[in-house]
Amino acid sequence: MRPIFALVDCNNFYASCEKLFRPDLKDTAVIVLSNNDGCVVARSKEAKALGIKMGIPVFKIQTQIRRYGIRIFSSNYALYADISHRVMTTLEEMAPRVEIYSIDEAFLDLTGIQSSTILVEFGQRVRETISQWIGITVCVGMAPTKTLAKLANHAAKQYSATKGVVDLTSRERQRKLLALTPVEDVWGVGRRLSKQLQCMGIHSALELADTPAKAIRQQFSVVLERTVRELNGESCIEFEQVPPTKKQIVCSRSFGSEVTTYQQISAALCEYVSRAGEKLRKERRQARVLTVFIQTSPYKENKPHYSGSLSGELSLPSDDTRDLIELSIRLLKRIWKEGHGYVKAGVMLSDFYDIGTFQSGLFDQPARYSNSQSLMATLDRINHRGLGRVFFARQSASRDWAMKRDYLSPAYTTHWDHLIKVR
DNA sequence: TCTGGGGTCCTAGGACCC
DNA sequence: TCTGGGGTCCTAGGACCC
Repeated sequence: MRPIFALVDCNNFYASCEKLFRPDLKDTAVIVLSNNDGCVVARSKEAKALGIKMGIPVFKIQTQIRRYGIRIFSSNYALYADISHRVMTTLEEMAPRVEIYSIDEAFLDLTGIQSSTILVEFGQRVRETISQWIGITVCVGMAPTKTLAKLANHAAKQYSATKGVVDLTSRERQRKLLALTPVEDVWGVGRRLSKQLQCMGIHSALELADTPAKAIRQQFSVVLERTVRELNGESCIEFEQVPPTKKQIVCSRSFGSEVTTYQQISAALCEYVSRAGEKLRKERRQARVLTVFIQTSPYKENKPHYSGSLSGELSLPSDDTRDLIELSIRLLKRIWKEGHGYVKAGVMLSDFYDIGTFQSGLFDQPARYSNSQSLMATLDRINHRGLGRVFFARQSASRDWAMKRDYLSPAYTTHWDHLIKVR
């Protein structure tokens, strides 16, 4: 049977979350900044209308912010994750199969629904329910492939006459919309590819769809070939209800200000390693390879840029933060260079195994800690419950490297002290 | 002054094997 | 003088996504 995908996507998600508990900001332009208050990562529709570009460093738009009274927020992931969870559980109540694709998007499997009227009615119902229950506006696009569903969603956002729902199951409607869509708006076509395609005279999504898939494969790769097939209604990207297991875990962050001492950077690094360890245990996996990296700013023209990174292997895969910290410090010592002002550091875990499945060699050392599983589980439980944080000694140096979050909103839905008060 | 973080997949090229 | 062919594995780098 021909599949039908629906893509549900929250409008201006982070900005909408910030407005949710602030009715006074209803018609105000709102932007949300990346970690460290660096770049613009979300804009309300009013901010978009003012021409604020996605990804622009905030210091470059200070004049507009002042002139138009744009309200700024630091990223508040506790809030966004909780609102996202509400949206996703609502979708799971409404549709048989849901693939959570990102914090603000999900694919629904609607295969089997033949009638366009029923599809559109369903889309409207999703929209109304989420708006009523959670207060977030979503758009819905429906089509026989994921790439076309993305396109349908895009159209639902762009054209108000659609009332936020577009059914793109008919071939004629597909071709009509493809002709109106610039090639760079196609899912899977980024800046580089769209430039190359334009050089070849391919400007619209329809022109890409009408290029023979074989030729695209020869000149580019199977990835773009799949996109071409998907644009023509041939589903190549499958529905994934269960998220695939992770292959790597990264924890990295820019510092609030330049870091120059080894003590600071090692404390920051241990903090990131601890977070990475938590994520690893949540996945119920153990890692054998760990990579550490430290960087100076690439934007400073008068100073030499330094970027050091080094990987190392544990003798046995581990999910014990003590093992991970020890290895990361060994690696850090080898890439640390005195005299630089560092702006970013991070750690990456890879080469994962299920707990206890690694085949160790005859001469390998046995695991170093016998209390590992129970200690880590206890640590995670305490830190998760928010009963006060427990951490390793190396993390405890002063946190003067911590990121900037000057415009943070309250954790309205996840912290008792931040709950909204109604008088 | 001030430029995010966390992922995935694919390809080319080198090392190595028989 | 003549110097193969086919395969795997690994890594770095590039491209994309949100």
